[in-house]
Amino acid sequence: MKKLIQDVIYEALTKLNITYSEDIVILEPKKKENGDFSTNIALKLAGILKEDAISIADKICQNISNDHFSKVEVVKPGFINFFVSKSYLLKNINIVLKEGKDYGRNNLGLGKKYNIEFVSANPTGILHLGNARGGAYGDSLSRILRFSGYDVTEEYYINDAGNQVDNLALSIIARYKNICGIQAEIPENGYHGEEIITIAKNLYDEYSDTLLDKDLEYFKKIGIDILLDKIKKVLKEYRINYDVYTSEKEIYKKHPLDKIINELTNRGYTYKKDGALWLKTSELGDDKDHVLVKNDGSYTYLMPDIAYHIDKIERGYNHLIDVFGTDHHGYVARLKGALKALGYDNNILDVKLLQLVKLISNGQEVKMSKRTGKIVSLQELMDITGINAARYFFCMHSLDTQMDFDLDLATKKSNENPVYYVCYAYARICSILKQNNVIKPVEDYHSINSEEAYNVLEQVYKFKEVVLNAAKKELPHLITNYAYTLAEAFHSYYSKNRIITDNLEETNENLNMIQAVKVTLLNALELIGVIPPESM
RNA sequence: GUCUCCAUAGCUCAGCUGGAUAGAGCAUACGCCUUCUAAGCGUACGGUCGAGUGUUCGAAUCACUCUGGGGACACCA
Repeated sequence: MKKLIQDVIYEALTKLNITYSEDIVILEPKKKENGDFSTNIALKLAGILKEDAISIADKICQNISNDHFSKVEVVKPGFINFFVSKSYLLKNINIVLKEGKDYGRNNLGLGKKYNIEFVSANPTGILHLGNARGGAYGDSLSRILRFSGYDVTEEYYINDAGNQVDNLALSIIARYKNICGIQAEIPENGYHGEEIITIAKNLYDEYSDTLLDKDLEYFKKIGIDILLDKIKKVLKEYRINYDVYTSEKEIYKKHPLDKIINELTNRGYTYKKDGALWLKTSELGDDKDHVLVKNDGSYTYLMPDIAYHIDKIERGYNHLIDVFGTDHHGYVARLKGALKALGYDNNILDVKLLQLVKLISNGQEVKMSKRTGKIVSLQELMDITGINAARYFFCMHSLDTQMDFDLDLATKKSNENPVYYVCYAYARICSILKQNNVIKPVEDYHSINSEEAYNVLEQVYKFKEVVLNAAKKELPHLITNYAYTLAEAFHSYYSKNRIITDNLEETNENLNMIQAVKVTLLNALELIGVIPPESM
């Protein structure tokens, strides 16, 4: 619709012999009396043409004719307001019903290949609330982009090499030895979680103490396999289905790190100092240089990550999105710098930083400690609040709010939790439709005329714009807010109007309408991974 | 110290192409169930948009400065 209005205005401007090079801005006024859409074009032109804004607006207005609007008006100080006609909204009901699961789709991303990497937690423990937030964001964004025509790959990067997994193996060994009655300490950077003890215990139950002579690699493999498997299961339950899992080990094979180092050196971006090899990231947009090869000859974490991103670029994506915790923000300039050094356009990579989640219980912040292994896991969260609530909750806020997660509130399962509000609207619709399963198609709608009904239809209509906007800005929470607004409009309509009446024709029209609301609500919730129940 | 995110109602947050009288939910107070699910609807109360300066027809929104908070500044990942 916005595009249509822009076209209509361009047409009017052409007729008036006015040239305007910038984009015509179409606004959605907060106040209903200011129309469904609005433009400030006359105000902008007033400055350029040195003419009164109202009279410019009048002239434009006179050259607009379009049957999509019931009214186009000029208002001080020079806005032109567009009112979408009611008949258009009514016609939209049948469009929704016809398109069904596809209603709201657009082709903004046609021909664009995107890779979205998120969560990518090390297989050294269980998933925590930060992963839950990143997961909800990454997956919802993927769904929105797919709905907008993008070719999206959802990817998980497995750090199955390096120090972290060594420490994992050492931690398991220490626990295992303890169970066998041998004194052993968890290494300094080891893992203290409950799940490590469980792994050791299971090993003992199955093999008794016969594994004491096994080497690090053995325990490493077992630890990674078990923990990664668990992570995958939890994420699947959380309704995330990855297209690709990429292993760090495999990346080493495909992209030998020494080759990358040679390339960087040939391009003059490395130097030796204190026995280590440094990357001149300070010349590439970072504030300091970073080590690539330590003085003991081993690589820093930056090396495999560079290789990994080269791999993604070479797979032919137009755009890479990484979702990280804000604690990794220093890493962004380094990685981008390295890509630039290798001759890639580093704008291909967009890193989304999510602010950390603060856990609240009894009105107090719960400090999460990796040391004691006392964290609230994604699994626990889903058990407590349900998957719908968890996904909805994380998709309510933009990524850069340092959101509080109130465990008590989430546990309550009360109406304070907005997911129930939205689901309730859906359940109400289903309930009515179940009782009246014969719905006949309607050619022309005549009997829908309440104000509340048109509020609902306006929201249904706006879904397309909302999806487009959410995809463009890569903000899933716009969908969440929308679902709430649609539910609100429906609840309001429901409480003031009878859907099933003595009049068969009227009832049938109403049923078509709420069926359209059902489709729209379901499509919206699908985009954020929420599956509303048919009855509550 | 450097980098980065944040600051909007008592609380949690929207407000992201600069627009019209800054919005929701929760909390508080008061109404509404003989009728399709009251997990609902409605009314009221509630704001110096952290402070200041600038940009312009117009700033919560953009720029700069300051204040206060989160996070990051490893030859850990």
